[in-house]
Amino acid sequence: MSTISQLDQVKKCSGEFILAINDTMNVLNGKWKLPIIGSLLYGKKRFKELEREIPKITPRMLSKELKDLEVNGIVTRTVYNTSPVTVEYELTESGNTLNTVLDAMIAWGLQHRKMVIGKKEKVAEAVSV
Amino acid sequence: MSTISQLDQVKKCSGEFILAINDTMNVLNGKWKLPIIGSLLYGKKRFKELEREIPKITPRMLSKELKDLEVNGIVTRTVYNTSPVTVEYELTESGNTLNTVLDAMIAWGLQHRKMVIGKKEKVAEAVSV
DNA sequence: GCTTAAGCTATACTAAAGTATAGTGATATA
DNA sequence: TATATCACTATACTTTAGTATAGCTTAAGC
Repeated sequence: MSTISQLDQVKKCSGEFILAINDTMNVLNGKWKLPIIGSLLYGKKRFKELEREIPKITPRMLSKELKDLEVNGIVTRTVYNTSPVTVEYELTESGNTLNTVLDAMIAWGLQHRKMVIGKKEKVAEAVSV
Repeated sequence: MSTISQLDQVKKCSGEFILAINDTMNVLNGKWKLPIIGSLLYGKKRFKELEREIPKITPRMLSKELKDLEVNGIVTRTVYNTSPVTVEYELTESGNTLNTVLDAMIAWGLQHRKMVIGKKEKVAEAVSV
């Protein structure tokens, strides 16, 4: 039985569950969080590396989103006192475990695509008969 | 091994994976999709029932989001020719399987909260020593 | 001494998302 | 006859998200 479908039995927990979902959504929110997290899943990166790897992102957005992710405990920011400074961004443990969510999304997304295409084919068949 | 971490071995699939994640995100996008889906997980509902169950939603947004969900194959809309018309909204199979994603989000969200609180406690300890 | 690079920030703007408020047509109820 | 309900739609507005462009400091390379 899924966590969600247990809600009927455990109504008093639903607030906590909704909070947890909102937390997750907030972390992934916006146009650039997923590309950034996706890029960092392959290992720590410097600011300019991320800027180069993520097409069309502006430094303003990269900076803003990285700050957001840092505040939310998803990435760490490490400054080395070279000059000019070197700054490295890395996923925290929480950040790394986000792949469980991404995996669920991949699985659902792929399955959904198949279903939608299947439906369209059925409609096409029905029409062509 | 997770789907994501297989990306290194199966680079050519990454485009498909990213598409799947985007599909999922688009389905859940915005302020009202999750409350609506959450409400429909308990069974089919009429327009006014949803409006009453989801605090602060306006009919404009409810209508807009339901249309969106319908176009994306997440809900079905059934009109009965009573008068005035009765309209029922119900999750499709794809819509129902979304709970796998929500469960992953709940699990991650709860775990993340624990971790963040844990970190704060460690910092507090370190400071108080 | 000029250009390039890193790692950003500032200002001004546009576009997208969401809100507020009112109103529609058919019908049932008081 | 007046009011209420259902399932919305229309118009105008505000708020938030994202873009465009320029600039900062320190230092290395030519």
